[in-house]
Amino acid sequence: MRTKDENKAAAIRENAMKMIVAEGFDGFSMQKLAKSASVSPATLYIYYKNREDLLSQLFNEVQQTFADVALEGFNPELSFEEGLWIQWKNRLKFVLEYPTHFCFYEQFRNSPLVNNSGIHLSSFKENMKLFVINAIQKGELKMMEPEIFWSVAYGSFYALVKFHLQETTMMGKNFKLNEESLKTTFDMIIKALKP
Amino acid sequence: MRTKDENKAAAIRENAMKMIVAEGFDGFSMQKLAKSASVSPATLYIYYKNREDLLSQLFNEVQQTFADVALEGFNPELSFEEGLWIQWKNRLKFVLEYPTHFCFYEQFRNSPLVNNSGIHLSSFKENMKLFVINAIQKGELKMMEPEIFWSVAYGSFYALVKFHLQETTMMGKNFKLNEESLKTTFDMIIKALKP
DNA sequence: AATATAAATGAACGTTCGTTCTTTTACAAA
DNA sequence: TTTGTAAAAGAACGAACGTTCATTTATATT
Repeated sequence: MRTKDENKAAAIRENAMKMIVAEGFDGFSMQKLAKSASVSPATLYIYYKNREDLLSQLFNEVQQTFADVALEGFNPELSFEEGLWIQWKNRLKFVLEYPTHFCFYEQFRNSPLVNNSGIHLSSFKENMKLFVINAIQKGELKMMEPEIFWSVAYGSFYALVKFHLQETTMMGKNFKLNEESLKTTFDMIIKALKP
Repeated sequence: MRTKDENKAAAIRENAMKMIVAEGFDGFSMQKLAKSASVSPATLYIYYKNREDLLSQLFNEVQQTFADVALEGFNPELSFEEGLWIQWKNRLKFVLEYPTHFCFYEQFRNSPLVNNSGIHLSSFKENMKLFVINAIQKGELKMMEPEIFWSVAYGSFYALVKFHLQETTMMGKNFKLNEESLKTTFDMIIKALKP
């Protein structure tokens, strides 16, 4: 019996993401992917049931990786400020290290395709739930609805990252995202979240 | 000579946006649009040069409308808190009144297609620039880089709206976005932005 | 009422799409 | 070294794609 070639599998995943980031979902096709990954179109159907399956598997993998990276060195007993800052730094690291993965993820999240993909990340969610409850009990965090918490705690972060990835020049000045400018923003958000 | 039927034009615009919001860019095709708008495929090419032109014109129109709505009742001489709050309220009004337009806009903004579309909104940008400078001079707003300002001042807003539009149930509770929950979030952001 | 002209049509173009077929190839187990 | 089996390939399928064409229809102007 013959074994699957992991190089091929990786090439398929990598080229699929690159293509989607560069050309969007309507610029992505199985035949183009096969060609760019130096593989027969039929081979794609050994690894994936069909186009939709390919996309949703890719999304789930990236989402899982992103969630794992976000929680590196984190535990829910940390002080609120330290725990949140670790997550911001981790997420920035992921964005800088795997910009293509992140862009693919963001594009997918904003498309209707995301609804067809059953995702859970239950470990991540339970970790965060505990973290937030602890922080409120310790008086480090205002009591608020979870949606408001997520929006304030991460909305600015993602907005900032988006500026960085678009390499936008606003008002003539050039903006570079690094740990320092991230910390400046983080401190403002901490001020907002304190009781 | 025969005149263009504005009803047809509106049906094309409306159905195009609905289709993209429901099925994404790769679910959108000229033939399906023609059928859903009760129009011949050839008719689409009277109104638009091609598919790409249709999409980018649609995006520009929605973006312009959104920017106009955001500045209703606004002027750069307002106090920072009042001026920003007016914009939050205006944006919420747009989201609630034209959810399809907004979803289309957000989906487009997160796709690579946005790079091909030359947009300016110079009036909006100059208004905001003046507003921010005034606020800093009056001591109502911390000095900060423009990208950080935009991220903090609007990042939470958009994150909150996204929760609302996905009608997500987080942690068992059901979240409804209204002017009250918006104001709660706004007050936290104001705290973050104050010197 | 006649005419000119642009809107609107339906059928059709060649191309590319997602997917499947049959055949060949490579490798683990015997 | 032989054999079994799944990986991998390339050609091909019908369907759908974006777009164009020749023709018909409606209306503002004469």
